[in-house]
Amino acid sequence: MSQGLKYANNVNSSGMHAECIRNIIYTIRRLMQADELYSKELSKSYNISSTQLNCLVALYEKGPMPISRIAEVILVNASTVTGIIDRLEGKGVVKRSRISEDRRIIMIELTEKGRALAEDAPPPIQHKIFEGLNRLTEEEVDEIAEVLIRLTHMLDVQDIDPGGIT
Amino acid sequence: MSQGLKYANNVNSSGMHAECIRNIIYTIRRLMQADELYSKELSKSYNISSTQLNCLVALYEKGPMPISRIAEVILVNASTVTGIIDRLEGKGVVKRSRISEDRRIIMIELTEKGRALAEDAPPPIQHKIFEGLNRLTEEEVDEIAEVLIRLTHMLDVQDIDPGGIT
DNA sequence: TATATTTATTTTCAGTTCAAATATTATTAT
DNA sequence: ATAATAATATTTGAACTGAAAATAAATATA
Repeated sequence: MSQGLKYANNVNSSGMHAECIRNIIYTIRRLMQADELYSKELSKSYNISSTQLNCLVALYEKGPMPISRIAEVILVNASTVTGIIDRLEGKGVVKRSRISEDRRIIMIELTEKGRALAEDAPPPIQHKIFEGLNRLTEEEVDEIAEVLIRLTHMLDVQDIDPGGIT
Repeated sequence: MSQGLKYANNVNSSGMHAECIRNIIYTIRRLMQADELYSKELSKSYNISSTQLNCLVALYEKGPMPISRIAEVILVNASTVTGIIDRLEGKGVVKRSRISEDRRIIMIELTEKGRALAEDAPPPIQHKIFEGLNRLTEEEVDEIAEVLIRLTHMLDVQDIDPGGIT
């Protein structure tokens, strides 16, 4: 039995709000692209990417952390963080140190230069969203949160441990 | 005057629904990660990535298109599409041809194999969202759409030409 | 016609992403 | 204590991403 592009047909022919649904999907993609574009923009004007900045901010706000913790907080794979830290270390804004008893753990901390950069850094893209949301009422924010949660449920990602939220 | 991490302080100390806002930002990141993870999963089990599948579906639904049009439809940079098409061509599911009068234009069309794959392809991640949304009432869908539009406005991406929506 | 500009695609580049395989160090079981 | 297992970080590999530069072709201008 073919799984086929039945869904493609659905997309074309199903219920009356199909177009509205397509718009939603499209908007989600635009949300993702906005993040990428902003990252490129940051790289050009500030020589730091979006993820690198997220990482920097996380370290500034929460203090020194091992790679694995950073991965949880910024929600990327640990192997990705290794590369990010390599580049931040190359810029001299972060340093690795083995201060823990457990010598498997590499603690990442900001250097002086890193702290200075953090204190004079451009806002990460989240800030734009934050500013926008901050102007809304609590009810409106709740509504948005609910909608997004519903979307993640649809993608079966609702059970991820929310790392650095607390 | 330092732009600094004022926003970081804001994040920590501002209005009462700050945590809720953080949750929203976090959820958006999860939405994006879900897409990446699904893409890797597709690659493993079907040997086709998420973007490649989007491209395939677009060609199946809309017929042959030049690179630049595909870029608009799936909302990525044209140079990205070049790579995608390279890989799809490598799999033999797509072919380039210069059928247009204007010889700058490279028309991309599905091969027989490509059409067969499209007809028996796994659903792209959008389908999960589509199925989920399709179960909701029109009012609920409208509400979600409105929320997302509001988010894109916050990111100043509201003025992108909606390529393949029509 | 020759030159300049515009348009479509590709190449190059640097970065991000995750999974899987690989150390390295710790812990647990025998 | 030794061997097996687990945890932490890194390397490797393949793909995606967009900007900028390079090509190639078409069109406008002088």
